[in-house]
Amino acid sequence: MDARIKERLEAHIVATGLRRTKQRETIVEAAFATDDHFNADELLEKARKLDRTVSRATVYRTLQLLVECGLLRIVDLGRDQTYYDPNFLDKPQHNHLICLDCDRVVEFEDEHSALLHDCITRRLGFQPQMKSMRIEARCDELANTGHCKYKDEREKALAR
Amino acid sequence: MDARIKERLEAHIVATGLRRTKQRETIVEAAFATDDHFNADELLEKARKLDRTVSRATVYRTLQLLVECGLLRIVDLGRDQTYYDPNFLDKPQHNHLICLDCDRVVEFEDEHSALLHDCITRRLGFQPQMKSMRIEARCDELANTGHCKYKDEREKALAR
DNA sequence: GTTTCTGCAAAGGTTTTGCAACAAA
DNA sequence: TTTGTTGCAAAACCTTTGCAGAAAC
Repeated sequence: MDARIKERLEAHIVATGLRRTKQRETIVEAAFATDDHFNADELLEKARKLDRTVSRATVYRTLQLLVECGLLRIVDLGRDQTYYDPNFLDKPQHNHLICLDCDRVVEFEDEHSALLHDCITRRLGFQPQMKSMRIEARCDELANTGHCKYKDEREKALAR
Repeated sequence: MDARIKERLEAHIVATGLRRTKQRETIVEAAFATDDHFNADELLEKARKLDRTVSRATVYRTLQLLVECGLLRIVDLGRDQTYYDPNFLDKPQHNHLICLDCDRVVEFEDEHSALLHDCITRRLGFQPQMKSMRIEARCDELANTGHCKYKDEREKALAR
């Protein structure tokens, strides 16, 4: 886990007079263990593998905290639940492409989009604060070969 | 209400063997009466002004139908509820800017963004299907004058 | 010792669903 | 007559919250 995460969280804890608790630490550990997106339920499961006693309520409360201090961002994957993205520290400007065939989420950065967003926003009479782009698409692999390894994997997983 | 709406809905009804009902017609009427975005609850209220007997369940069922046939699109306004956008027939490529000061939603179209989206998508090995851009921003009006008429209006409405 | 935090269970809010009566074809 | 549709109420689902005991400071 990136040291900057602990630093920023620590700064937030000091600044707002919070306390350091084992449960919070465990949940943060679980959230940033991989760069996968997750929802509350998945995070609870991950955290419970590290400490079986972590509760759902604390997961929700910690999620709020992490969003507040900018370590997590809510990301719209077009699903019913709220998903969280732990990768904005590394890639503060990234966006998401979602494959309609296999639900795969591809993160991408693009140097032009920031400028475009900025121009549009200012032309409309606003100061930009946050921008996001979401692309839904179908993968060439599936179109060309009739198979997509991610789709195959997903179907195997569903069949279980 | 645009004639194309009825046409497309009619085509969908014929194609899938659905039936024409008064309630559905009322709900569609209410949904496309203005170009405002709305959530399920607001649509129910609008529809009930036309016909008091419309039920919440039918509103939800009709919303699904309209999204399926492409007449409505779910739009992420960063709120907790699902909001629907009735304006994609007129402006199939539009996007949203959300003002953080007053919650105002500004729709905009941009000729460059379509090309940019396309390039990015293809470079990643996908065929684009749907793209959206969301911008959160603060309005110049408020920054410059200390007042934003939309914010003022909103605060008056909340104070009631 | 004081204040915050936790887990639990209950509540809150939105959306979906089962069902019997009803309406369209 | 057949099949889809409706309204109602209940259920399902995710998320938040009140509270008493536990833990941090």
